[in-house]
Amino acid sequence: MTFSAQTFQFFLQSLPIGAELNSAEISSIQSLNVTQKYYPPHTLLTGQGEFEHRIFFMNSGWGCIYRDLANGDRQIIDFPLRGDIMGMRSAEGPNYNSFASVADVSVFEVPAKAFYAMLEQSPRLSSYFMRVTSRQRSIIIEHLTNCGRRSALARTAHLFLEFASRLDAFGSLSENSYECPLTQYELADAVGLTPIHINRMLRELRERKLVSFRNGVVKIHDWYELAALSNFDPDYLVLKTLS
Amino acid sequence: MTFSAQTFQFFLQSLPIGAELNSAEISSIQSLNVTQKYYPPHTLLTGQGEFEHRIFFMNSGWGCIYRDLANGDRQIIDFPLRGDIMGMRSAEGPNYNSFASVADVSVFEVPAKAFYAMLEQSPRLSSYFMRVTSRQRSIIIEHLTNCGRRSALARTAHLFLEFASRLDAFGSLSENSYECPLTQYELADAVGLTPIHINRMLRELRERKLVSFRNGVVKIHDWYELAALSNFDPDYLVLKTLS
DNA sequence: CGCCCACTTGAGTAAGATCAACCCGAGTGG
DNA sequence: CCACTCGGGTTGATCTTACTCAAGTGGGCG
Repeated sequence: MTFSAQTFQFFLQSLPIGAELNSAEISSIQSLNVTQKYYPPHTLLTGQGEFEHRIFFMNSGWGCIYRDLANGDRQIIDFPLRGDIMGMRSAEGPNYNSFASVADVSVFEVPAKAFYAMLEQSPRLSSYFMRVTSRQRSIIIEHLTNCGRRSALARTAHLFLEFASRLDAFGSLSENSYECPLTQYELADAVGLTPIHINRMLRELRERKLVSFRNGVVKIHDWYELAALSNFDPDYLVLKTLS
Repeated sequence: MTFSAQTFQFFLQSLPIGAELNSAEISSIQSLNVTQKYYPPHTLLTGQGEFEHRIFFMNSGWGCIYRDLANGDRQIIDFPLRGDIMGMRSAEGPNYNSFASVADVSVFEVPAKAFYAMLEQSPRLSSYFMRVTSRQRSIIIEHLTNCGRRSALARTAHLFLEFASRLDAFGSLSENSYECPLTQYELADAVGLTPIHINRMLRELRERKLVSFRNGVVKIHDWYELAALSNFDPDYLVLKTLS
């Protein structure tokens, strides 16, 4: 049993995953070849087109999955947070999008093959990871809806509410406030706007006393109004603990 | 062995899935509780919030997965075509989006539980279905990039090229032309524009001799120019046959 | 000190939405 | 058989949202 495997098991048992593991599951997790890694801000963990296949478990920090376009633009697909599982793509084939750190990131890395082998052993783990995959799909769908059918102001508000809900699932929201290391450029690439316009939307949200985002901290002043403005319904984010 | 199971097996063996099945796989497919169903245009197969859980295999026709918004707008997530597998969501929990037919649709339906049980039996089937899921993720991501970071003209062009590539995988593209039963309203809801603007983009694409879309048939006149204009790279659509 | 990066603000512009007609072909009911 | 409707498509005029360009600010850091 390695130290990494031990902290990995503890990670699985804590929020937001909250796994209640039986002894068979514990032993198969303990025998997994896990390594805990730390990445500084703005480091590429896997790039578009790469073949090497690891599974990442976000332990802490903010990640960023995105797609680079030929003209230099990019589209951010999602910002993985604690508990999110990255890299569950098809067994073969190159990676379709890039995964980087935004702020300091701590992850657990597992070779894909070993991970899939473990899933085959435990139907409970396997069904949990299917739920995770399905939730990630819902998140991407919500981002698509955001870009396609909501105004700039609503999009921005929606994103801040999504972060709040997700962070709340593991206790990183306190008094409707949370730390957010994103720049306005990153927000812009996530919701399909220019950074300049994001800036104006932030100002409006601040002046209307709905949310403020300054010095890396977001404070939600009026959750109800924000949810109404942005059509936010947190249903797509629910993910029951592994129990 | 039911008649439906027989035609279902034949469906799996034909393009685009092209499965080469061994006898164990054939017998587990044959014992599956499959029903073949036909739906007229604009019929809801499963709605947002429903709990009943079936897996759908698109046999022919055009489907439509979408999300309804409170204000009456909607965002179309994808148009499933032959070979696409729908409903692979988390084992529990309500359906997060709606699935309807656009034109006449023929599908195979399997109860989710039985289907997952079958996957546990065959690692080859299971890895194939993971690839399918992963490709669907890529498609949604591409739609998100489309909405977030491409112009109206590029979005429209991109969608037509995507259809062409997908249809080509099972021989429904001939001489760069294919049948497309979508209305301009549906195109608009897919790419996040108004139907009026879609109409103008269609006119421009037609006048520039790039694509035409009239009377339910799309004809691609200049694939190369279109791909350049819309930044289209078909990599995200590749899905190896099950062999 | 000076540079760089993120953020901020203003002015002008362009892309796409909105509003309002109108056409046309397929039903449909008198 | 004709009038009517209805759904899809087409076009023009106008308006709004968000982009572009440009010029700041201010903090952090070598």
